[in-house]
Amino acid sequence: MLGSHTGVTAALEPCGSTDHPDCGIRDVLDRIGDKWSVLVIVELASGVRRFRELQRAIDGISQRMLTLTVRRLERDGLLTRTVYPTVPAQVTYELTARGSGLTHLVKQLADWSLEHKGAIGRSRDLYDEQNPDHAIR
Amino acid sequence: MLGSHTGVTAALEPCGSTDHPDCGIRDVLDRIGDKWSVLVIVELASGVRRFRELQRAIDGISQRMLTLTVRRLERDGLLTRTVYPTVPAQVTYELTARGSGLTHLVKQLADWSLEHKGAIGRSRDLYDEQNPDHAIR
DNA sequence: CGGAATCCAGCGCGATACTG
DNA sequence: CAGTATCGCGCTGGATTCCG
Repeated sequence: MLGSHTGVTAALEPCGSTDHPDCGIRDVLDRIGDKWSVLVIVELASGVRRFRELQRAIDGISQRMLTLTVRRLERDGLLTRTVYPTVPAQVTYELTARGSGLTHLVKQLADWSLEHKGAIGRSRDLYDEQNPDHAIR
Repeated sequence: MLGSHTGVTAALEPCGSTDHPDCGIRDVLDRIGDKWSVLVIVELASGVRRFRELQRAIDGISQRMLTLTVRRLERDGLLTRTVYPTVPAQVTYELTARGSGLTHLVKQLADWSLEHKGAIGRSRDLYDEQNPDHAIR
């Protein structure tokens, strides 16, 4: 685990080279790198959800941001939006197969995060302690 | 592949619940979700680099953002900064073991991205075509 | 070369109010 | 319930200038 491979695959090769503005990574990060997308995806990983269910589950999200977030995820084909023309309108959201695939990757990121959370926190404290000058964030 | 597991692990469980502001994911995303960190990590995955080498390799990055980015990555213990007190100052950056671990995850994201890039693009075009009204981005 | 400091534009996102 | 519309602030990040 220590001597992990530093090899880079084709997906990363042309990254940032002069001819390529960036590698494909930015596409994913622009989608899941924002404040809420991942939380929506994670919540939907547990099953179908309605709008208010999502909003209640994802603590702190405004209805505006939830609207925008699910809209973008739908546009990218990561989830499906289903409208039932009932009396009070009812809309459900569900991950597509593509979205579920992303869930798998997100899970790995979450695992990695939890694994290193403590060590990273200690690194930060140590850094801030040794560099009292630049209080970067 | 269709009936992919929707199971969520411990890392994702308490995500966004009322008692937990978020799951650990935000920590990683706050680091790699920004505009440049991933590109720096990817470039360093190929080996040790100097400041200007990074700047030239990562097309479009300003020296300000490169400084801030490597600073934060260093603070999190994802890379090491080495200063050689030569005549014109010389500084090199190198991934730590922890940083290399992240590289592995980033690689998977990049692979996933390339794999679905085409399909996602088509999804977007279709969506925009069917919803000429809201031109969300 | 490798930064630090300053100024400034964009827009991400929150708060609030209104609609079908 | 599930949105849409408007306003405004804060933070990210770009451009420029100066320093050791």
